[in-house]
Amino acid sequence: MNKYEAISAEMRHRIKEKHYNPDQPIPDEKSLAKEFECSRMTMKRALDILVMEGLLYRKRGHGTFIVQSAIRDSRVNVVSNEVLGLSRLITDKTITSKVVTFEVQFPTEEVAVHLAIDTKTPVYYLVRLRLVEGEPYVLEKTYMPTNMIPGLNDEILHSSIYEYILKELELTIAGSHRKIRACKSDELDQEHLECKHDDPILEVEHVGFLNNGVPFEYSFSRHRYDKFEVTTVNVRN
Amino acid sequence: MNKYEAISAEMRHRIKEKHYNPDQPIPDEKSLAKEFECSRMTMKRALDILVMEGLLYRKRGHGTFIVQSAIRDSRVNVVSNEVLGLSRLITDKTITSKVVTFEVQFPTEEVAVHLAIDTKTPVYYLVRLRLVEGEPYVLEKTYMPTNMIPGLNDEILHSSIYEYILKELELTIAGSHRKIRACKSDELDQEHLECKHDDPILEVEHVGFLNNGVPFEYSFSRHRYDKFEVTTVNVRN
DNA sequence: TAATTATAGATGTCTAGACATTTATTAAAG
DNA sequence: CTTTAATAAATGTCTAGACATCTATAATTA
Repeated sequence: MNKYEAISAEMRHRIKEKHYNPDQPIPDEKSLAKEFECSRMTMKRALDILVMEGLLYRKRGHGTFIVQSAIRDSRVNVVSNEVLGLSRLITDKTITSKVVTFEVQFPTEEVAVHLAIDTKTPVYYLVRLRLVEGEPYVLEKTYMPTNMIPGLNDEILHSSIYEYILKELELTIAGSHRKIRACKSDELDQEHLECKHDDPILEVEHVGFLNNGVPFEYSFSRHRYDKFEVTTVNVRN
Repeated sequence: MNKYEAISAEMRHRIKEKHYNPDQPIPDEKSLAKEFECSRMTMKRALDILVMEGLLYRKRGHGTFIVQSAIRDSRVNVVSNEVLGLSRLITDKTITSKVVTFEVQFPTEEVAVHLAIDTKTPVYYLVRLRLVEGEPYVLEKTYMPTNMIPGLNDEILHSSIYEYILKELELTIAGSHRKIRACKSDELDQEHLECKHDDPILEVEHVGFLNNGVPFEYSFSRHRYDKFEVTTVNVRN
């Protein structure tokens, strides 16, 4: 772990454990840099992360402060600035998967474009229903080039594909693009998500990239509207 | 404008205008730093911005590359990592506003908590319908403490509140938190957005902060599901 | 007393360079 | 010819410090 990440983690812990008085600025960058035995640049970079997370804010010429609501509010918050899969986002509840469809096919033009392949490169087409504590939660339709993710099998599909990609294939995920929209439910949604035909759906279109810039996953997650929301935190510098 | 912002803007321009061969890495950081007469750190910071925007990606030990799809796709893309109001996001179309409600009231507990005030501090309650090229687009319900945004009048409501805050009050907006969800339409939506009663709504709950960390705006934007989507770009470092 | 002006202290930007880590290529060894 | 090892080149991290900019406070002046 890098120095700035380690310092960031320690500071996050201190703030959440109310080590610092929430009404006062936290110690200035120079003092903290001295305490952590690093340069001020590195200290700033560590604090940058916490500012991004919405835990701190800065007043130029004055100091760095704790965002009160961030420590008051202890709800689980799924921040969209996350690249991980569902089973990493929710760790305190039981997540199960039901594989609805698992086949290999040639991609449509749309899918091929998003995966930066041609329509002759076969892809996995995968539909999974994810359940949290046995309750249907989200229906995921995923397209992945077969040559990039070899050895996908039934057992993996029932747990976490992301774990498999990271640990077994040792690929690193570089980032993702998401589009979030509301839409009407179709028959597949109604059947698996157990929703009524006039229930809306929160759809997240998602392209995942490896750190070589190549897209490896194109998916549509269709969420029950009463069980999911996306949070984004935006900070100007 | 800061040096890294200026360099970033120039590089963005070059990339979009295909100044660099898309199949090759762009020049290395050291060379670019020399060309722009800055340090490598500043050059890196400038490129960081473009990586965040999804325009570039990096391969450690190899180079920095252009994301092909980013220059191919010329669609207007509303990235959620934006703090600005609607009238700054869409500049090539005519945006009009219809003020549905404009009154001063005492906030509910929920509104007070989000604005970090007590329930005895009066707030503006404002409902505006925003139309793009005359078509109803989004219904915005906004709460703002009256003491923070003095002098709000009918004329401002018909144009852009953000313009007023930035230019007249000379406040700087530091950031925002958003929650995005799907929900059913209510009668107010149906009346103003001209949608059917089973049309879903994309709701964005939004808290805007000034750079002193104080929230100044708490709003709910209810979008027609067929006219709006939110994009987020996430990059691991 | 009120308004203005210095001043201290905090964050923001920028530099020049050292060293670490990763990757592709080249050279050497088998 | 294939495998392994060295090398060059690129990005990533980190430093120590200079200077810029902003804020609140204190000192000064009208």
